Amino acid sequence: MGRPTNTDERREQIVLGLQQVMAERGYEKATIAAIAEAAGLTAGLVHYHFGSKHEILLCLIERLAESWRARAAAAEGRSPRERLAGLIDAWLALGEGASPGAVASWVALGAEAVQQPEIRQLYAAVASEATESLESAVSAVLRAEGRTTRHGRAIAAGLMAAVQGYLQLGVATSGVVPRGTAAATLKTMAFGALDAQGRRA
Amino acid sequence: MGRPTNTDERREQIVLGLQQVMAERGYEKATIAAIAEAAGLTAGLVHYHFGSKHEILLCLIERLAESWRARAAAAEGRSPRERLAGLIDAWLALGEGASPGAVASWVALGAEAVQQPEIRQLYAAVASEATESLESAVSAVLRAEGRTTRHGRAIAAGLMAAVQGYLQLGVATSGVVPRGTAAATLKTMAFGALDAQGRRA
Amino acid sequence: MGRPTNTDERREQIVLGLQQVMAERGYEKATIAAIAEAAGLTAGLVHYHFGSKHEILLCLIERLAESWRARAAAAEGRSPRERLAGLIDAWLALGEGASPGAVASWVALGAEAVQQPEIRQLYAAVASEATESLESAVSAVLRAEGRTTRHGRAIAAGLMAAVQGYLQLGVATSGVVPRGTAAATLKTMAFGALDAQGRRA
Amino acid sequence: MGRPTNTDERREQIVLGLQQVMAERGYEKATIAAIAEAAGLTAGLVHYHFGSKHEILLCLIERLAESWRARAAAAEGRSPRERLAGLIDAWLALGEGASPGAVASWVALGAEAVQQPEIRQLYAAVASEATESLESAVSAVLRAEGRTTRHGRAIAAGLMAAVQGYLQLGVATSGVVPRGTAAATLKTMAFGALDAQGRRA
DNA sequence: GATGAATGAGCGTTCATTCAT
DNA sequence: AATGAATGAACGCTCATTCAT
Repeated sequence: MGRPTNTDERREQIVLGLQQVMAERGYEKATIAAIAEAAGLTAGLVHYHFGSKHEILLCLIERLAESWRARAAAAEGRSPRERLAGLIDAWLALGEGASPGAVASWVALGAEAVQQPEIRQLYAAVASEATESLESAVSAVLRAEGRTTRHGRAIAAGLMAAVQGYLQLGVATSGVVPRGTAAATLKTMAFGALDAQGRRA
Repeated sequence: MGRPTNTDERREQIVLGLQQVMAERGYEKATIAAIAEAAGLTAGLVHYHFGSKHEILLCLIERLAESWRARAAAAEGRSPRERLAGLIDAWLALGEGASPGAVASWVALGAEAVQQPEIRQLYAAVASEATESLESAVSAVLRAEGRTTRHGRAIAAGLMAAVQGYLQLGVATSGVVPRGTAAATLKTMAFGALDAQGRRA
Repeated sequence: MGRPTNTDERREQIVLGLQQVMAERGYEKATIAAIAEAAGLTAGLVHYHFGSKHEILLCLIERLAESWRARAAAAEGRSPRERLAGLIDAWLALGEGASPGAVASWVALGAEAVQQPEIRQLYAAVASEATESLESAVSAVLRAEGRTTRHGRAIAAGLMAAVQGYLQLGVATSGVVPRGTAAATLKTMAFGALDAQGRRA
Repeated sequence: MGRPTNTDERREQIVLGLQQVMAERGYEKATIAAIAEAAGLTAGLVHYHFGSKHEILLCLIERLAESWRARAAAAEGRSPRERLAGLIDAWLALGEGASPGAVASWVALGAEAVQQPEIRQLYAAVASEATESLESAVSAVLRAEGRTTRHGRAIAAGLMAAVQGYLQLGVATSGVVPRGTAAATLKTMAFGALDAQGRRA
């Protein structure tokens, strides 16, 4: 009896709709009507499946985080240097995957994080998680090479910053970053910094 | 004869008002009323001195760019390595100067650049200018050390990306970047990458 | 042959749901979803058993009227003065009976009657019926005491007004009417007015 | 310099607009658009002069209260019985004065008081104030006639209830209360009740 | 009978912009 | 120059109602 639920699919559609619209216009201008249209639904239905626009954003964050985690997981089980390189690729190859709006919506999310405390917390949590995984890889390299791990966290944060900056420049400018150089250059910077760390006694 | 014009001061006030409000809320939520209040003026007067909210934003971009140029100029006339370090400081010390909202408003501007073509163009022009000055410094170092300058632009773009990422993480997260490590770590990464560039025959 | 109908019980549940929600929020804010929840049903089912929200209200009026009639019937067969006192109790004891929401929903109904012609008519019909029964009791007292019945209707209307006012002040204020004084005071006013009616020649 | 303010007049217009629309449709259905139209303004302007619809309601309450106070003041300085009669008239003659919507909006307000705590408090405060002035008049009569004032408050509350009930029946029914009998009948009930109070030793 | 998705009109409110003073 | 009223087009959200299952 009764009608089978389709909320999961609808919510998925709606979150993807937000991702798409947000990539083009940012969160504020991602109106419910625009999200609904992108999702092929009506505005009323969006509010049937989500209590508020804010709630959709929370779902999008989780989705983007999960997508990154899946990419990062591919770097596990390799040598220290390869693992670090893989984690960098997990971020910088974000746009080459399925959804073209993922990078742009992540960048827009970073702007919302400045203003909305709850978003800030969730965004910072993902950034922290990512930085910690970078730190783990950085330290593994340093240990394997007998170097001090004293600046491991700082270097990981620097790599995370570079990654976020690359994504941002990628969607907000044209020509500033030469095509196809991001990942390789960042690896050069990363290993250059690692090579500069002193040997332990 | 009428009263002497005070348009320049008023425009300055208004632009600073936008900077302040934008730093806290972003561009969309920076209402004319809020800008006016931050500037100590009335909403109507804002539109007397500026045709539109968009026009204020254009002025703010120019202001932020000019502020950066002034900081960057301080790096001129030094040794290649010191000049590069000085350019990095010109960006990362942005927040330590006069206005606390400069960094946050620049980050918010980066988000607007994704969406508004005209803003994108101006934002990209500043980013390009900055990247070129970085490239000039990077190449100077490489030339001075007899290294290939082939990847000069890519490295400069990487430094620019890292700078922007540091600024963004700084205003959008807490604890991801260890306090006070940004400039030193980025210089380590920069020189590490430069040291990795091959010697010319 | 299909399942046996349970429409009557369902309608009863729904009407009670409206009574409960209306007592707390009034008719406008008594959403179908809230009524359904109060009734332990789903929103869709409410519209299966009732064509519209308005229709539920019509049923509630009849229910409240019937409940009053039952209380009023208890006053029959007594002496004139006791009958009048019993009718007053039939109204003012409304809240002491089964449903705590009956009084509040009746008061809310009175507000709707101002606005909706159809509700107004039904509400006025109940009020008229009640006033007529009061008038009948008032006149019986007057006749028994050899007084003029000229102002019987006016006095009955005054008693009805006082009853409605007591109910309204009871749900809309605290402390205005001293606890437990309503019925006794109204009877004092009623008999005081009756005693003031002149003797017939 | 600058434009002279007209906020006071506009707010007055808007409050009267709410009174009028609320009298016809109740508070919930008194949309900002309807209020604006009744006031001869646009919807946007209503929110320029009032922060919210709720705030307009608060102003209306104060206005209605003030109007009642002015009427009640006319009863001062007379004999005890005349003062009591004057206070009853102050309420029941409400509709015969300037605004035909005053009574209906007061009744609608009473319905809102059941639901909205803040409105309830203000409504109850006015009702309390009015009941206290009735009690003062009632007690004056009783004292002047050497009767016990023990039930003064209860009688005053009963009169207040009757007043509110008359107003309510007046706007929600037709024919229940015979035209023109309200004030006289209530006075009969009031004095009848007073006459029934025992003499002090 | 019953469920829950779906619709669409309408709500209070916001806000850039215009204009009278 | 400056003020503050005025406009009108959104926006996020609510909700009675309809309909597919």
